[in-house]
Amino acid sequence: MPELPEVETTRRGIAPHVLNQTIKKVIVRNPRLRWPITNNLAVILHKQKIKKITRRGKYLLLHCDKGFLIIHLGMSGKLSIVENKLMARKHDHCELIFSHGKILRFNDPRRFGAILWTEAHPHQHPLLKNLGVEPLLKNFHKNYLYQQIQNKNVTIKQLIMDGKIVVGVGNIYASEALFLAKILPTRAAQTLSLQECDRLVAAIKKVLTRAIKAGGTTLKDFLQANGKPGYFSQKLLVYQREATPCLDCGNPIQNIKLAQRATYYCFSCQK
DNA sequence: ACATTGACCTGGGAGC
DNA sequence: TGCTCCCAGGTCAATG
Repeated sequence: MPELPEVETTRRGIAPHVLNQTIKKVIVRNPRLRWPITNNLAVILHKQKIKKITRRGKYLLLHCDKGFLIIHLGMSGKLSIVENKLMARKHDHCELIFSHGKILRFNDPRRFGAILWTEAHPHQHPLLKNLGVEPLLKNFHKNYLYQQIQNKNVTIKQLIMDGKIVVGVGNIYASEALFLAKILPTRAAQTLSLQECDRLVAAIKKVLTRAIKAGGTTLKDFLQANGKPGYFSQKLLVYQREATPCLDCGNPIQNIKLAQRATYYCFSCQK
C-alpha cells in the first residue's frame, strides 16, 4: 500500500495527536507481524513520552524518552487516531493508549508491517542503515542517479524502486515518474543519459511532492490518520489506466509485468 | 557485486 | 452460493 507520500501523510496526521503525549498503556493483540513485536513492549513504553516523529523512507520513527519505535506499514498497514472507546476491529494488532485518552491504533490485514523497538539510533538499525538517499532532499540529484545507474543492467523502473539507491518510490510512483520524465520503464538503467537522469530526478520529486499535497493515493484501502482517503488517485496519469487514452497523446496506456510488478506506460510518449 | 525468484499474509474480484 | 485462481501499495532472504 503505502509509499513515501502515504507514510508522510500518516506522519503528519498522527503527529498533532501524539506529540508530547505520555503512553499510559499498550495493547498487543497479535505480535505476529513481519517481525514479532517484542513481548515486553508494554513494559518498555510505559510512561514514555513521544518527543518527535520523523520519517526515513517508508519507516516512521517515534522518538521516545528512552529509544525509538520504528513502524513500517508494509502493504496494508494503517495508523489511525481513535478518539472514543471504539471497539477493536479485525486486524487491529496493536495500540498505544495515551494519558490524554486518545489511542494510536495499528491495523494491518496482511501483517507485512513491523513495529520494532530500538535504543540505538534508528539510522544504525540493520533495516535502515543501508538505505539510499531521501528523494526530496538535495543530495538526490542528477549526478547521484547517473553514478548509481553505471553498470546496472536492471530496468530503470526496478532501479528507482530499489531502496538502497533511493527510498520511498514504490510501484505507483515509479510508473508515474517515468511517464512524467518520458522514459520507458523497460530501459536498462545503464542506458540513461545524464539529461534523462536530470528529468527523472525532477519527475520523482514532482510526483512525490504533489502526492503528499493530495494526502497520498488511495487505491482500495489506504486511509489518512483522520479516516479520509488520499486524493492523488484522481491525478494518476498512467497507473491502473490500462487501455485508456494517454492524457498527452491519446494512445492507449500499456500494462506489462516487470519483475512481477504491474507497470504502466505510454509507448508513444516514453522513449 | 549483481540479478532473479520465492516467501511472507489476507481479502477482494473474476470466472465457472 | 461456493469454489478456484489471480491480484494487490513492500522488501527480505536465498540462490545462481
